[in-house]
Amino acid sequence: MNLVDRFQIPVLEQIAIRNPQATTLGKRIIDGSIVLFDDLGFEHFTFKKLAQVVGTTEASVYRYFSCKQKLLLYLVNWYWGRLECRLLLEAQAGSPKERLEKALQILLNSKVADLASSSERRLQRIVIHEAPKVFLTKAVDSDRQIGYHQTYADVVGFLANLIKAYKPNCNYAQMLVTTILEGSLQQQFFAQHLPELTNCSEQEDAVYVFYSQLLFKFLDHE
Amino acid sequence: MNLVDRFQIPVLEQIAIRNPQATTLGKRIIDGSIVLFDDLGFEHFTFKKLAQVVGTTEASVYRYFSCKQKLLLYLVNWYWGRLECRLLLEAQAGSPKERLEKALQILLNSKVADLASSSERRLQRIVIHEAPKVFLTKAVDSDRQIGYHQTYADVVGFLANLIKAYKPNCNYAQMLVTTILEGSLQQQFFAQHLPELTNCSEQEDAVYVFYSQLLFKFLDHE
DNA sequence: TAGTTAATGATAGTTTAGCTATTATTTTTG
DNA sequence: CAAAAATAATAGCTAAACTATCATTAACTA
Repeated sequence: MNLVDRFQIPVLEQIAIRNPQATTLGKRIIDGSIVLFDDLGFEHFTFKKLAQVVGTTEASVYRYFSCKQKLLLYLVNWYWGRLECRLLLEAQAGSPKERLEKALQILLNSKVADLASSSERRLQRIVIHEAPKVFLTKAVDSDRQIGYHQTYADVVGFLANLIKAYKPNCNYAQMLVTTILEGSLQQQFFAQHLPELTNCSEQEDAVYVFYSQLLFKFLDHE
Repeated sequence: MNLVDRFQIPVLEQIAIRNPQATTLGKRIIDGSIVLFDDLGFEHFTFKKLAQVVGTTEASVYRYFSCKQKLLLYLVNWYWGRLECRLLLEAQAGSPKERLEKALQILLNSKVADLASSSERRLQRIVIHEAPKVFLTKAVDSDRQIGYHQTYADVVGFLANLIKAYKPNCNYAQMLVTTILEGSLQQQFFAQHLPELTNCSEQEDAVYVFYSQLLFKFLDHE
């Protein structure tokens, strides 16, 4: 059983032409794309190669996604959707501070590596390597209109609200959240590929330690 | 007189096939590429279109840069090289804290907008929109070997040293620097295109205020 | 069960980006 | 002024990114 099957995350309809979670071919396309995006990177990924991996034709892939940008967007949205689910489930009880701490743990995925499936690790790598490319585009403004980035905005909003519940006077909740979210992904990339730009090796939970310190020092002082 | 002429920043030789700063065609290619990357974005930018703008042929552009990725890398490296120059000139005097504060001002370019030329503003936008794409690539490891990201690493190293001069026991200097550097660029992107993800509008110096607070609260407490 | 609809496979073709090669014509330089 | 280097002009090649057509198979419907 695959990732998208195990966790039925609602992903915005309009991203795909046809819902890939509804058919076996659709699911194979998603599964194959996770492997292929991870192995080849966004630039070298093509629908032709994907079709070969999946055992179908290029034309059939195009019946689910209009282009590889949309397919990547689908995967990234699924990732944020799943994160949002976990946050809603696990970071709803306790004091504001406890909820914030719990959210940080989920976010900075300390110890998720253990139970993570191969697909899950692949998807995480895809998000680390490719996620910025879904909004660093000339189409970002119209994409935003359509709602393509809503799931991510929801995650940011949820976390910003946790911050405001803890410190109602904080005027920088969104900036704090995106700085930590994007920063933690980037630090993981640096740890693997540009180690001189970070202080964390791949193994340690330096990312968690650093960003939780950063957050709470900012919120707790003055 | 153009940007690259006014500020002769040493950019790694190997990035270009032929040094574009040494010939008039080379300079026109650089100038044209700044306009075109800004107008079209990396994805829609092509050497053919650039040749038209510059008034030359596609083949001639290829004699300077092997592909558009390298050309972008050249521009981005020029940007970081110039930032490093400014840091070396302006953030060398005073106490560690004063130098760090001065560096932050330069970095988060409060008030640079005034004296900035059209090219300078365009280059800034290019860095904001496209810079992550130069390292978010499958070629990042070999690129690093060659030294393509050295200039950026130097800037990060310089700032990390400022932090360590101020707080010798800080174990997160690099992470702090990249979090602020990358974060500040991203917040500017969000301010313009995804405002729900940030607290700063385009005009204000919220970026400066937020990140200097973040830095000094982290360093000064406990 | 037959008949209609929808999804997929198989194949072909178009356009354009990305890149290389060739030769002629300038421009630069020793 | 001659040799070398740079550029222009032109052509062409490969592969990505689609689009179109039609046959086939699966699915659902009367």
